[in-house]
Amino acid sequence: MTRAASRAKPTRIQREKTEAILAAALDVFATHGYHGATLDQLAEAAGLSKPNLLYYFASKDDVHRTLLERLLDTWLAPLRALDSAGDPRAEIGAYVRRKLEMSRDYPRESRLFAGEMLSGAPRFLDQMRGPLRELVEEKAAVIRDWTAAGQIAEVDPHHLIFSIWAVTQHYADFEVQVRAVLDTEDDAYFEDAARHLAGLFRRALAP
Amino acid sequence: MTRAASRAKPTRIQREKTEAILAAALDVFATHGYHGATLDQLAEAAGLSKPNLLYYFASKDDVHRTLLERLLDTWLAPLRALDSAGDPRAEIGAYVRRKLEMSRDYPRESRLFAGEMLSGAPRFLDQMRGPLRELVEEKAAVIRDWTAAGQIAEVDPHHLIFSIWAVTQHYADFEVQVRAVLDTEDDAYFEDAARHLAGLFRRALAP
DNA sequence: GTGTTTTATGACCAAACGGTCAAATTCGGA
DNA sequence: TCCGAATTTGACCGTTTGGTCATAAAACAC
Repeated sequence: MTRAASRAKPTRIQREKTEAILAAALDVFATHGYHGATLDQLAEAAGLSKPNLLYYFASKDDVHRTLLERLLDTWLAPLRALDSAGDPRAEIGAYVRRKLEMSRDYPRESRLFAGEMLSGAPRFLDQMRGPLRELVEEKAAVIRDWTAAGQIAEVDPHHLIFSIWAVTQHYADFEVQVRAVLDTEDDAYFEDAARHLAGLFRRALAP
Repeated sequence: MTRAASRAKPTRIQREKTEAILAAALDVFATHGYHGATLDQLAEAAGLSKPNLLYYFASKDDVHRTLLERLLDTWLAPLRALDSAGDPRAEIGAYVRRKLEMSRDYPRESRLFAGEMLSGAPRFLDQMRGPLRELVEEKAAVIRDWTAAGQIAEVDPHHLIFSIWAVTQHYADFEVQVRAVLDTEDDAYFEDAARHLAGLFRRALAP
């Protein structure tokens, strides 16, 4: 196998082109979905010919899988940063804010994940039952301790996390709906959303 | 054109087969998305041959479009039922409950819409800028009156509606993630979710 | 500069896809 | 029971798609 991906030491060109392909693929997959995206689209968006793209990745699926793997860490970073030593309501407020900022700054990543979830996450289930589940368990325990100590209202930790995910990701995944309803084209509504969500969770979590 | 869809009075067979096709299409489109679904899949799921399916619908797109049109009313019914004459917190609580029940009972419909949103809702934008937007404006005004009267906490009406949509639809659209994190296979978590969301919005909306 | 490895491409292929069509079958009313 | 309309189907078609391959061009090490 002379495939680039299998080399021990990637060359400069390999690194550059691989990145270009993944960057383009994020765009294409996020807007058209896995099946809606074609190799020709991916190649053109990356500025390569189709066979050239397939020189760097074994298949369309390979590009998609690589993209998802790289994204998981970034995507979970905000939750990872939830600090058990900090002030509970401030920590949760900060988490909501960070997560909302990700929806604003990385909507394509959000949509890529959402698309995966919608289709049952066939090429992604392992990661979810493994690392994701462990991280959630860890942070759910932190939240449970906070409620037990009476520092925040009594909430189901798992479902609180789901609620935070849902309300923040909504602004990326359902962007067209938000824009249609608010009848806007700029990003100003993110500030309103931030204020709304801050107030919502602050009141809901008051002990 | 001898196409069935153009007849003035549909026969019994036309009604039955059309329904069977749409029922099957809901299943297939919801799990595979528009591009991921094939005519052969649709036909087999409906128990028909491919040409036979195309006798009832002009194209794959025609099936998809019809499905979406039929769904919109059902989907907005819970919000429509929000009664300006009722008790504010009870009304909103009931709305959250109804919406969550829809996620439990009609997850495929939810995913179908979500898929449409993710891809930018190309074949759906008009409906969103029209009827949907009007309905939201109407109900947002109701919520605004409630806050003005001091009956609920001060909230941005639009973003409150977004939050309710987000947290309830999450349980349908991201079902695999919820199941993976909770490590469950039955639907029992819907009751926990209902309790959690009831408490969350009750506390958040307390005047 | 030369030789070797890496990178790029045009031509091509088999399979899958959306859709058509003529002919066969079934249905329903008189 | 008969007849015309409605329904169903197998065979077929052009296009698109994911992917291959031999060959050419560029990069690189010496």
